[in-house]
Amino acid sequence: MRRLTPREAARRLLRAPKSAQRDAAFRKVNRQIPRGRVATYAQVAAAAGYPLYHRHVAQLLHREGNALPWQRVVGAGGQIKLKYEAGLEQRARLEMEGVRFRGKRVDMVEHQHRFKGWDWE
DNA sequence: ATCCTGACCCAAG
DNA sequence: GCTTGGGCCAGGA
Repeated sequence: MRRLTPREAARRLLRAPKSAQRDAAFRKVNRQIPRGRVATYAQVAAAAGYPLYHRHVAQLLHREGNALPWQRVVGAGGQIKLKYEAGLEQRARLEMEGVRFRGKRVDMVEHQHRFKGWDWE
C-alpha cells in the first residue's frame, strides 16, 4: 500500500461518510491526551469539533478503544463510567500512569488535560 | 418511519 | 452524596 498524499487523504475523507470523519476526529483528539492526564467525553467531542457528540465518543471507544488510549477519557467531574471489571481496569491503567484519584473520581484539578485553543478556558 | 439503546451531561430536589 | 428527568444524537432492529 502506497502512502497517500495529503491531497488524496483529504479527498478520501470528503468521500467518506460523516460518521467516519467524526470518528477520525475523535481518534485524533484522544491520541493528543498525554500520559498521566485525562479529558472528559464532552471535552473530546468539543475539541474534535462536535460539541454535542459526547455519547458518540463513548460509542467509538467502546468499539475500538483497544487501539487507542481510551483509559484517558472519563465522565464529567472525573467519573469512571465503565461498569464492573472494565471500570477497575481503567482505574488501574490510569493509576499506573500516575493519575491520582479522590474517592471515586479522578483528581481533575491535577490531571485534566486542556486542549489548546479549544474547550472553554 | 418508529422505537430502543448507550463507556454521556446537567440542573434539580 | 444521591436520584430523576430531560436533552442530546446516530446506529441498529
